[in-house]
Amino acid sequence: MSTSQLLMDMFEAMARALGPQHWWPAKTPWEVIVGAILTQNTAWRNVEKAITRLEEAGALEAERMRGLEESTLAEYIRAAGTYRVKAARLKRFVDFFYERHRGDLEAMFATPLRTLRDELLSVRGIGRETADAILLYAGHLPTFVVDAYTARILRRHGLIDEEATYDEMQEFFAFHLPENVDLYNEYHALLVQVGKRYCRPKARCEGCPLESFEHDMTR
DNA sequence: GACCAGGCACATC
DNA sequence: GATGTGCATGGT
Repeated sequence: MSTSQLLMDMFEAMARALGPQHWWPAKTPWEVIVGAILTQNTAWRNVEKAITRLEEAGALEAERMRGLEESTLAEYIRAAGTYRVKAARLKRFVDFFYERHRGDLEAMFATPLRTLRDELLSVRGIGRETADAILLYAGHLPTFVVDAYTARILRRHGLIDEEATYDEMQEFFAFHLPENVDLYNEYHALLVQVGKRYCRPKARCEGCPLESFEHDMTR
């Protein structure tokens, strides 16, 4: 069987077992961006608290966030953890957004994908996963999001090298899957759910939708 | 009380 | 290039 077929079979198995994931859980593209930064190494539950706090403060909007003191912003997002670091990251992103794209989301996402990805990566505090999450879930641009769960699942199923880098894993999906935003969206969301529920470190694979696929849970 | 969560930057070797 | 560490809250 081809790797492409295998990846699609795995997708179908996860989709059947878990259903539609409805990512990204946000009302606006700007909220996606804020959430992408806040969720770095953080449980989504705590990100929701921070987002709610921002909303209550009327700060969940680029222009309003721009006018906030960094220390004030930090207090609003405290529940998301590493809050001083993240307040600085949000501020830097807002600056970039206005200086480079005049605060225009539509214009920003009209930038060619590779160019925009490089721009995002040049903002301190925006790494590969955050950049790709912004591009895919806020901009609806076809870039695959890789994360720790994705890496573990790919490794356990022997699909990639143990030491594959982020970019190598992303290229793996880009090479073997059709370039489709909706597919990328759902695929990543499903991998995260499977990772959380079944593919934890040292955990067994019982009940995992991917259990019937060749795997080695010791990895 | 340890461990983890939808990472990233920076120092050091 | 690889490895180690700080950031920090809140749930299990």
